[in-house]
Amino acid sequence: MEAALRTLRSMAGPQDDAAETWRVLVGVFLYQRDRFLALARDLGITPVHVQTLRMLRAAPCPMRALAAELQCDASNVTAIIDRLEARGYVERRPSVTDRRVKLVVLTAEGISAADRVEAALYEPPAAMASLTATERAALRSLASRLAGGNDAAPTQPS
Amino acid sequence: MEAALRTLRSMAGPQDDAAETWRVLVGVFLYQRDRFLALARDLGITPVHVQTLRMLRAAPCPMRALAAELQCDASNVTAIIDRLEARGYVERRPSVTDRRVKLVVLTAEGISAADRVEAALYEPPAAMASLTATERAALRSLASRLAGGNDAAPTQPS
DNA sequence: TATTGTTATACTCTATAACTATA
DNA sequence: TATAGTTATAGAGTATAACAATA
Repeated sequence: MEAALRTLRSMAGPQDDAAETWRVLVGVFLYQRDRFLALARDLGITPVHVQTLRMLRAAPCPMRALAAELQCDASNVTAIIDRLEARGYVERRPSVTDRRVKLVVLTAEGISAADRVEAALYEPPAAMASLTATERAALRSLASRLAGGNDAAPTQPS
Repeated sequence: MEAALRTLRSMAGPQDDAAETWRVLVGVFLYQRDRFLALARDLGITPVHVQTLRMLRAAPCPMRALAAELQCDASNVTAIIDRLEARGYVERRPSVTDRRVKLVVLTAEGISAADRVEAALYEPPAAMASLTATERAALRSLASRLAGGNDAAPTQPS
């Protein structure tokens, strides 16, 4: 009963269609999210490892820089890279300019895994095909105005 | 250099605008996601607790049912509810029909927290206001066709 | 002296197994 | 005998502090 009242209160009135529109978009995304998490399980890694693969896919990276982008402690990066290395996805290479630094680079297998991650993240929902090219163009145009000039940033759903 | 090749390979050609459209939508969502995670930190809880609050917001729930929906072990639910109870967000109430069962219900403070969670999750990006009502209607219509009849399910970004 | 990466250690989150109180 | 919830315990993930190698 109280729950029903809360539900009622949370329902968008006809005037704030902005909220309702966003609600629909969130629903679309949440629905797609599970597919991405399933891939991580499939690759035998966690979302943090997935994010790391995506960063390394862009470019090799020192441990310290990974810590900064992952917003975690350097000691944790050691553990994360240990696991990716055990999986055969990355290699530690000594930097030639600074012998303190280790550069983490993707192996061939790591590249393949990172490519699968990238494809899964950006694989459109099947229903996208049911829109006409014109409709997709309209959707893209409206969505990019929502993004406010923001590109798809190299972060990922965890 | 290899990285550049990979980037090139991953760029959507002009023909598969479906992928590009989805990429834009993913970008919009990832950008909004941090605001939601910040709220969880603000409430002093983790994403799992947030998900639990959302479930309890819909209706009180036995421990066992929470475990099923959260897809985790019952012993873990004990810990999760312990913490929400310590925060003052929920109460354990004995079931009147089965004395083995404990019903978890939101307190007044819990309702307030759950309302904030719900509002944050469905708060549209500021840029939504820059669309006209007609454009929002078009976006909503297109997005709902992407959802394939799926409502905004009671899960949440972690 | 400062910085990079690692190790030792502790805390949190989650799961498995054993326990209790009901049914 | 089976089920709801708890407790004891162990395994991951992450953080802090101390350390070795290098700048």
